[in-house]
Amino acid sequence: MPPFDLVAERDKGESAGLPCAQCEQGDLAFCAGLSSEHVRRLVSILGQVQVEPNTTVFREGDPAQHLYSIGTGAVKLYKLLSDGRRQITAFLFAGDFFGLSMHGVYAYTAEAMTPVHLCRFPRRKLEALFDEVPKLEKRLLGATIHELASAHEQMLLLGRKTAREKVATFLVTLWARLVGDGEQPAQITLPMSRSDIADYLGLTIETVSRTLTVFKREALITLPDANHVAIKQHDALARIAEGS
Amino acid sequence: MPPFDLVAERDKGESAGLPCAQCEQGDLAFCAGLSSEHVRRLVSILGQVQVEPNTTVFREGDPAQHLYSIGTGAVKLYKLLSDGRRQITAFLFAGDFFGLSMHGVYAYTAEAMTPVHLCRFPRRKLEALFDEVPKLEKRLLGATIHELASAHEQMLLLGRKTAREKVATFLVTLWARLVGDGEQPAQITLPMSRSDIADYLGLTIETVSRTLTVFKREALITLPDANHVAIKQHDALARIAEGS
DNA sequence: CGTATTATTGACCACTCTCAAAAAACGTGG
DNA sequence: CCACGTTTTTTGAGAGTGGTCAATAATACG
Repeated sequence: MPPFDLVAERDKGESAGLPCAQCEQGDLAFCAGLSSEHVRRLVSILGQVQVEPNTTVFREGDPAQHLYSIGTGAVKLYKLLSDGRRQITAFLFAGDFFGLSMHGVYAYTAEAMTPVHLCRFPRRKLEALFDEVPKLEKRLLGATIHELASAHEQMLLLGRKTAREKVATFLVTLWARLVGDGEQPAQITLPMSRSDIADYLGLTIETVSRTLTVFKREALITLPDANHVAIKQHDALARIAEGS
Repeated sequence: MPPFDLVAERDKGESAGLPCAQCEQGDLAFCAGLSSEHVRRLVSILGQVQVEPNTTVFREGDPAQHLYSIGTGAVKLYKLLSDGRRQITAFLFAGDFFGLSMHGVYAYTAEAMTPVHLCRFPRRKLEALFDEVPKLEKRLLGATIHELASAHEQMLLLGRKTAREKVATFLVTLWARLVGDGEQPAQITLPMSRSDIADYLGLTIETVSRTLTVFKREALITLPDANHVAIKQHDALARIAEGS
């Protein structure tokens, strides 16, 4: 796990063309729907960062100097107990952002699961920009409220769902997140390991594996290989996920 | 559980003096640290609401028309599964607020645990006020980020802590929240039932009760009665809470 | 192709849940 | 103020879901 400082940083917007040009985001990203002038302002303060899989972007407790927006790739956020027990609090994908914090210190660790392209906003400069472009702050508030709602949903899962319900919820939710607009791919690629799934659902890898096997036996899903899932009976899975 | 419409609503700020005058909040509340002009603007849009214990303020799925700030009392937020399983996502106290939502619909139910005094801000008017007083929006963003951090902490608890660690965490955290500034009361009053504690920690009432009994036997706490706890060995409890 | 890592499967066990009963606390009306 | 019924909490016994430990299988990687 190379230290963060070693990751490559591309040229800023000043010198190159707008980096957003090749940014494949639709209305997902931070800059979506902003006037080109506002986008220019944003670009002038952001840095672009390429992160390799299994690289830590920042650690819980680090001084929170940046806000990150995911251009491409998948990121996990997690917290640890002193004896190593881990809770993954979120899997994030293109268009999501992370790194908000109170008290100037990150409350969780962020780690890339795939090759990740990040836009990095210096906290101070971003806050200064808020005063000029209030729309930005509104967007950030909206996104944070959305994250909070996801967190509540996850608390319900962790506290009150069975292993079977947890795994079904995971599959259905990930499916909904990865299958963007209307397209219905035959299968989805899991960017995370069984260990990650277990730590996200409050289970062990054995229970996750066993439950997936059960779903396969029940013909609810197929597992072409460990990192690919095809959902065969979405409605049935969704019913299991809701506990009915 | 009387419908929400029947709760009493006091006079608005216009007619009476500033309701904040008798509001006992320090720098906790929404209005803390604002200029008196800004407070006046806030007061002009807020309604004050008195809610009896066990009254539902709003339900998950209701149109989200108001943001609430707690003046006095204690509130619980929760989500339900269709078969009645419940996860309490937060216990809130004086100075906290709730009712933020995406998509115009509340994501959880809010219910008073004690007599509660609320300030109620109409969402539309509050948003209009944000454009004039950006400080308000910043404050709301800060508070939401704080809530999100609490949610992450609770996910770690729900997913990865043992019953013993959960109850210890609950006691230490509640103690820290209720014992505000320096004062060290001999005991704290639990505004919530064992059932509430269980649904907050992802346990059953039996396990909560048994664990409290064990802590009592170990002389970590005393239980004068069911609703009062005195923490006798805070450090030991805190160590248990952290899982070491 | 051999090694290391990850995922699956199996046997057993324990933590917490379930079901049940007793005890305590609370509320109500006489 | 006390007797009564109701609700909440505590305690007990037994069971089950998911965890632990261990071995095998599959995959990734050099």
